[in-house]
Amino acid sequence: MNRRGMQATAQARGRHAPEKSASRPSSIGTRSAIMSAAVREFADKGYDGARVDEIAMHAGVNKNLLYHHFGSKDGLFAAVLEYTYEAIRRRQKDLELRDMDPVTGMRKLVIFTGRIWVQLPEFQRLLHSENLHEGEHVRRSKSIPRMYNPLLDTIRDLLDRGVKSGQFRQGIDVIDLYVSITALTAHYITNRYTFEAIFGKRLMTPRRIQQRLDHAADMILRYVQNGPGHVDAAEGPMPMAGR
Amino acid sequence: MNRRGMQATAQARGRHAPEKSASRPSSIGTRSAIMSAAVREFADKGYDGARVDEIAMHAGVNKNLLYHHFGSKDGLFAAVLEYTYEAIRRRQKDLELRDMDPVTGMRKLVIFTGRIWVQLPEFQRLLHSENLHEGEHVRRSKSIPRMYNPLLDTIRDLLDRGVKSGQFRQGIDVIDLYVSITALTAHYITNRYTFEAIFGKRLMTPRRIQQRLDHAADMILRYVQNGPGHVDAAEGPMPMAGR
DNA sequence: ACAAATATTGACTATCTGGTCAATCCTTCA
DNA sequence: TGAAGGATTGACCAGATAGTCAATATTTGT
Repeated sequence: MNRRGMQATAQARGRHAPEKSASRPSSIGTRSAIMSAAVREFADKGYDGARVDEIAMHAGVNKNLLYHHFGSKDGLFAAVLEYTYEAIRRRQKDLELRDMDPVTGMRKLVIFTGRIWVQLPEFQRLLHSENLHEGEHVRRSKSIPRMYNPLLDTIRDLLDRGVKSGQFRQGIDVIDLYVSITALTAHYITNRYTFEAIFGKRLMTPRRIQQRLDHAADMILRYVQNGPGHVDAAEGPMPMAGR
Repeated sequence: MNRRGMQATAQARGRHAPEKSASRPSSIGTRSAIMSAAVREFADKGYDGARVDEIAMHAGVNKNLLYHHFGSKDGLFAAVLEYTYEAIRRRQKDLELRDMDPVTGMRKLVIFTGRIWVQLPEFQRLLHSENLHEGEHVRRSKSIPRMYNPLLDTIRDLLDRGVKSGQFRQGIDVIDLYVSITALTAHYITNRYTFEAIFGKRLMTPRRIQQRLDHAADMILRYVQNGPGHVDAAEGPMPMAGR
């Protein structure tokens, strides 16, 4: 990360940072105060722009507490990432589409996903920061790679039911679709400012957001739906290939 | 930007920074040396992670030259953004599809766009940094909002010809489509590390990249194509609505 | 050749920043 | 009750960082 931090960081982490659980009740409030201040700071300014002192100040705690509980700036960022992933996961679990018509359900899923990015913009911002740093925190994290994404199951279920009912075509890759749903909804929001600059119009009005999510849903639906008589492009390989 | 920089920056910019043109031939080499070092540094570490000294060192010039020519770190970043936008624009102009079948052309356009992000990853990274800073540099830039995106014309042309030939349906919004093409291709690449973490597999192998671009092209094509007899979802508003 | 303008440089600094130290407070439990 | 261990704090620091100053080198037009 930063040249100076590494050695001292590893040292500090081993020495202080307790094993994840905040056993003492007094600390749990402190920890969550630090966490929410840290989420905001890191999301607003990115890892490198974020200031440890600022986080401590906004959390209303002494800076050393932060080192006491999280070991280092890296440790805190990793904790923030895990926390936010978990928050998203919890929210995604809320989506219940089991009884819904596959077409209606898929549309709802796309729009629901898009709304998450609108309502919790921190998440995508943190991810960008993390990707800039080549994923060094996610890679080290033990919980994140294990977090099963409930949306994948939901998508799979919708696809299966859609195929059975004849509304969806076969052979669609769940991960491809998941990435595309995320891409179509998130990219617009995370690149809001540069898009606004080149298109010369405001993009985050409720109306425009709704329009974009509808567009995204349309695109996903046209992709999965079994357009009767629809003929695929002759040359292009279809995405069902080995994966 | 950073609390301390602003006042001094504005001052410095007014005093030093020459009006864009490097009149003196000796400086042009220096400027471009600084630029390419700056592009790399800013793309690698983001605005806040980038170090002015590092840029000067890699450019092989004295740090003051950088302030002489660009006024401040902000000024340099703005110049880097403009330079990179222009580089992308130049590349996009190379795409010539006028004589191509709309379907083939659209597929080629999507894949061509995706390849740009793969070959010039700096661009998307700079954009992310810029979006994190709420677009303050793009907004101030005079050239960027004026840079007409040649891809928009190309897309428009393809759509028009596709509609005329009966291969594409009517009423598709060019900007919506442009954003989606970018989203489907870029998001996968810029979020490479976090996706790799949660999916637990490498994503940037040539094979996987090709697969993703094919998938993106399929999705775009299915969206624009006139699936004969294809019936749109009953409730969802179509994107041709007032815009 | 010479003055004006620009290019280039080395030395310097005010301030910030992640991190540390050693001490004190507070809770728990034997 | 008392000691053990985590929670919390104020003071402090070494190195980094964007930016500045004043001087020198180089080119250009006349």
